Amino acid sequence: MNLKQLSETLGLSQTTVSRALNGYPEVNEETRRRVMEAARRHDYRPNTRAKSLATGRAMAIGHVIPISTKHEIVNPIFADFIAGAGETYTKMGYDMLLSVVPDADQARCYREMKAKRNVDGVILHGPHFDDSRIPLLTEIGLPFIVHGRSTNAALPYSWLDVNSRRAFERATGLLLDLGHRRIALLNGLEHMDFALRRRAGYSAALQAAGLETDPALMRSEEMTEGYGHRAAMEMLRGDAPPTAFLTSSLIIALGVRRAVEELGLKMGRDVSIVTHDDELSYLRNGEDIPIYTAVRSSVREAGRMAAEMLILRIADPTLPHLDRLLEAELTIGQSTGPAPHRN
Amino acid sequence: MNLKQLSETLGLSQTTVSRALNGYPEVNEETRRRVMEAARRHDYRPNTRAKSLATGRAMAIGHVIPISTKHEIVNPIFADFIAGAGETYTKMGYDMLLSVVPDADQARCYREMKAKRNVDGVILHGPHFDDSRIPLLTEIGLPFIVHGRSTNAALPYSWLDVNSRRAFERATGLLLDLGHRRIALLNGLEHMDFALRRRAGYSAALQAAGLETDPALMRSEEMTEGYGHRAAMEMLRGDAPPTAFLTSSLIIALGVRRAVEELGLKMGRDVSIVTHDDELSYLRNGEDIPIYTAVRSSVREAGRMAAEMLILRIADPTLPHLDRLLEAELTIGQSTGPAPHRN
DNA sequence: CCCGACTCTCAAAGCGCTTTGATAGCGCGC
DNA sequence: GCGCGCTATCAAAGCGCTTTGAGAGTCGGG
Repeated sequence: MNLKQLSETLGLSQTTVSRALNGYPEVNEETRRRVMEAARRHDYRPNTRAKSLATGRAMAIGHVIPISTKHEIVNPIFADFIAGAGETYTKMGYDMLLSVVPDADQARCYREMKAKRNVDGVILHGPHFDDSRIPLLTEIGLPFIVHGRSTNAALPYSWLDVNSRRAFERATGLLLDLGHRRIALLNGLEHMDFALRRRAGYSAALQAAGLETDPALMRSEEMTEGYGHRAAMEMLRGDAPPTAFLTSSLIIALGVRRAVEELGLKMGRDVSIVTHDDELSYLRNGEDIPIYTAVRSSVREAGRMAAEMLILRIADPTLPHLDRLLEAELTIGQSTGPAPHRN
Repeated sequence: MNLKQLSETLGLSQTTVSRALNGYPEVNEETRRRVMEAARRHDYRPNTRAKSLATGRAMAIGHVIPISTKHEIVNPIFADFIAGAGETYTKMGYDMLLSVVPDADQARCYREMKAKRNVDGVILHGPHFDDSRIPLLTEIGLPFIVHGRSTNAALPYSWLDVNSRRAFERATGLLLDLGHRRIALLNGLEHMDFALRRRAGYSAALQAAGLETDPALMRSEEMTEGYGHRAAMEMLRGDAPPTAFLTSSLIIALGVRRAVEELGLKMGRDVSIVTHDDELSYLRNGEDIPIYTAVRSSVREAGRMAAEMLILRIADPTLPHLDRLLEAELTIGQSTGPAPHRN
């Protein structure tokens, strides 16, 4: 059933029917009622393609999901972020368009989205310290909002981020308070902006306590379980092993724990772990009581909020840039305890 | 730049330019070259909305992602499945449309996709034993392919699935060969078709060995780490604890392992674990040597193949139904060993 | 009784593409 | 020299919607 057919069955013009359905005031309330009723009965939905051709608005948001060509890894937070954003889109009548592309093709992908006009805006994931996508999107005039920040960006832009620096400063502080002095940092890749901020927080806390950062205790890699395991193994077997680990994701922490146990040590007694936790729905940090002490921030909620901010910007692109900084929550789990005494 | 402008700069009609770009034969090769060149230079891309309005084909595939309202869980395999499917879509010039909807709204969502004409087909995820979405999609005439199967479906449909039954039969057989007699099954929710097949495989292997299935050793829940931990704890602390666990996902296995270690037992010696492994990119079963003995099947690859099959069906909906059964691969890791002797 | 204001409805243009049906130009055979 | 069959191109219609600009009808004030 299309608009023409619907208007014919009603004996009205397409104009009137369209206006009635879209809530224009110049339609008699009785007429509107009839139209609405008929639309419902025939299960009429306007053809999106025709509608967006006519209005010039795609009513869709794009997400470009880069696949790191090196490791073929899909960022595990996508599923939850997208679930959150998707809730907002559904509520606001937007569609979500996903493009899975190799790292290197991202720029082309954004250009195409703009030229093909099938999205009204995009959400930019995983920004780097110096991210070329921000000037690109600004230049081509595609509204966007960044999930995270890009410290080195020359231009203003809209973003939503977690206060990573503060979170890691507090996490480090907690470990220091527990008496730990050799605290390892298993970070994500440090071209990622969040990783730099986390390291800054970690360093600042150490420095405030009068401690030097030790390069031997700092790693930066793609965040996998294997990385956590490997790094922890090496460090714990070394000459001056750390008594605590700070990890940038729950998945890394899983690997650290496996190493700890393989070495016959006990988590929370011999080795403490604090992790960043994105509260992914399928990988919960314990059910009632948290397993790992963690700085937590819900990626799902971030998705919801980022989507709202983007839709706002699309509605009025002349608006000043929006930003929003979320604070992570520090929760104590079973993975931390006082630093073991030297013997 | 749109078609009209492009054709004007070339001094040709829109018809000719359109034909040249779309590879129609009735265009002079020299003209085509000129057109292609100009299109490239001006970075021309046809407006998707206009194109699909004119052709009647959306050039997009829909994925409906249901959110279990009870647990708010996003199926963790989505990210990888979608990454795989997305590769195919990009290659074939299709877009991917995602809809995140509460469980209960799925039917409405499919109806809308059809009525709004913004997808040419959909991929159906996580089919139940008796799945109402299959008759629904058949009735409304939206081409689809099921990732998995639905045993109780009355109508023929196209699908791509892993041979879960065989996989779990072999896994159980392996444990039996190692001397295990009390083998627990931590399955997914058993309205899911795959879970029923896995249980059937497990039961068949036990029966073939002359063993009874023990309801006390069988669980069926949403597949989380906490579930694995809780179930393993209860069973291992029980009167007649199992010596081996068969789990339906790596995430469950993670929980089982945690329980095993908390009880001071050693995985692979005191307790064996075999798991199904979907080879998710961010949760690898070890890097070089697998940690868990597993029946493996790549969800990413399944995504690629399912997308190809769907596009084939869309191209010719009169084609007989396609199906494809993948065999899982059994890999031995460090989580299995001979059954411990009774003492 | 007429005119202006207001309400409701409509026909038609336009969004950017594809596709149909028509046409101009050209070489070739008879 | 004419018609035929090609080849290469074009104008225009149509996809299903929104939106503009106009028109029909009603009502009240002067």
